[in-house]
Amino acid sequence: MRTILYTPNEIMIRKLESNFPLTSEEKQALNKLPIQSVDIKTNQDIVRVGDQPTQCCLLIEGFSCVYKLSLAGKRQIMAIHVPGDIPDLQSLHLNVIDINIASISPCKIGYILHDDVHRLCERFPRLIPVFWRETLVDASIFREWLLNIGQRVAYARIAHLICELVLRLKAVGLIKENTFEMPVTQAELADATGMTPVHMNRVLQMLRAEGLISTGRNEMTILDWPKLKEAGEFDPLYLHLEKKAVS
Amino acid sequence: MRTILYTPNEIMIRKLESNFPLTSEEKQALNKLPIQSVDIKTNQDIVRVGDQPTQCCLLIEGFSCVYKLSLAGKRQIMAIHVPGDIPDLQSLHLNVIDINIASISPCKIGYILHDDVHRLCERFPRLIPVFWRETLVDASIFREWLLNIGQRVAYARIAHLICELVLRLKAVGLIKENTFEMPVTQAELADATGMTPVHMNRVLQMLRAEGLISTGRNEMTILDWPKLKEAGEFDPLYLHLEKKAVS
DNA sequence: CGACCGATTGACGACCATCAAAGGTAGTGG
DNA sequence: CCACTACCTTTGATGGTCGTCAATCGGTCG
Repeated sequence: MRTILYTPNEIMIRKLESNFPLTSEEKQALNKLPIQSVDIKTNQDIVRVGDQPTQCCLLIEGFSCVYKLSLAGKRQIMAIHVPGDIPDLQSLHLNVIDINIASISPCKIGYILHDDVHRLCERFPRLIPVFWRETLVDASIFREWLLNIGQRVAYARIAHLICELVLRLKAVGLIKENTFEMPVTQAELADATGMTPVHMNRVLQMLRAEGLISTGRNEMTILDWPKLKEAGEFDPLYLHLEKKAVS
Repeated sequence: MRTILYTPNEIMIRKLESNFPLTSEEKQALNKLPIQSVDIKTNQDIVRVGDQPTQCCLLIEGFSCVYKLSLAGKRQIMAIHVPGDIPDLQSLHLNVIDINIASISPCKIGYILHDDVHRLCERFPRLIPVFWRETLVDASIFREWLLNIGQRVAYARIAHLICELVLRLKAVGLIKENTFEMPVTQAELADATGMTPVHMNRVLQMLRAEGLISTGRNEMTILDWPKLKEAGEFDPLYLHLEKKAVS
């Protein structure tokens, strides 16, 4: 299991055009965006509630997540990022960050200055909707997670989460076969679906017992995609992917 | 309980500037936006999954909500709108609607053509971040709801939801006293918090028994705001309101 | 006055949380 | 190379929160 690697600008463009076609002119413009990349260890906070950053961060390699803590100390993960995502793109126009972003595997992060984005969008106004759309798709995913956590039983919740991850990884070309890198612990999956690690473990066992998936350390294999989609009531419309990316 | 009324453009501007200050020039520009208003009965779908609208809708009077249905037929409400909200602003840049929007009280809706928005933003580019920010705040609210539904017990969930509604109504000047119009049924509150109407009823009784709120038909009174905030673990940062609006 | 909708109540059970402990696996250092 | 440690996964037992089903009550409207 080797993750396919791209340059920072490549992976960003790849992600952006998985949601909407870009002209070659737009891609050239995006290639000019300065991105400074940094390596991050597992379980490091990258952005914190209350920050007022002057830059965005692009996930280049690895997995990260958005989370918030309740006052009671419970953690809700609201998104799991795959390479190409820009988790705090919102900070372009909201002054104060209201979430935490943390790595959940070793990561490579690219920092993009707000000023650089603004300058680029001034020169190439066609890029504004491109970035805007990115934040809109994020919001759409939050909504689907609300449906998932609010209305589905644990079994369906996990199946749905896995389906989403698979499609988003495929969209940026990081899955070819049915096996993919998945360095997300059961505790993290539990926090992402609003359940406890113990119960997550039990439901994953059910998914394996019924032959829908199999798990190795740091990887997962989809054994029965149709049944997994059915179990998760999965309809990819909300991801707003280009047709070719949707299986 | 009379709701204070504004013209369509007034309420829109009022809402926009509750999140970020607008210059008088920007307000003048926004006043030029053509808005065609329509009356809607209770429980009518305004927008449906799969629609490809060429307009946005602005809520002028009344309450509406965003919801999705699971294949099992369960409904998750993901947002409750107050006047000034533009629930499908996302359709400006996402071609296909992935949610349903429905009235939950008699409403007045204003239709705004996408083309009019685009033209206005071309003439007044300063307005682009204004609308963009609006969609970013919506996303922030979805995230907080994820935390709410995923990690808090029923009692705190409802308290949180009520706190949010109060602040958002205050932000557009629709609450002066502690009593406000609240034509949301317990079944709808239940769907918004991922619980059943029966349990919603019981938890509301607890809130009343402890003197935090009282409810009349179509209205609600906050009896103990500090305790309600505490019960809901409520921190208004995520609403990104201007300071003056946060109590 | 009857129909309808929403609020309320009761009994029962399931899903999932909690607590506690043991088993595996990877990484570290002697 | 092996012991030691840390982290993750797995298992068991128990209980609580909340869902389900059903019926009743109360207010509104035609």
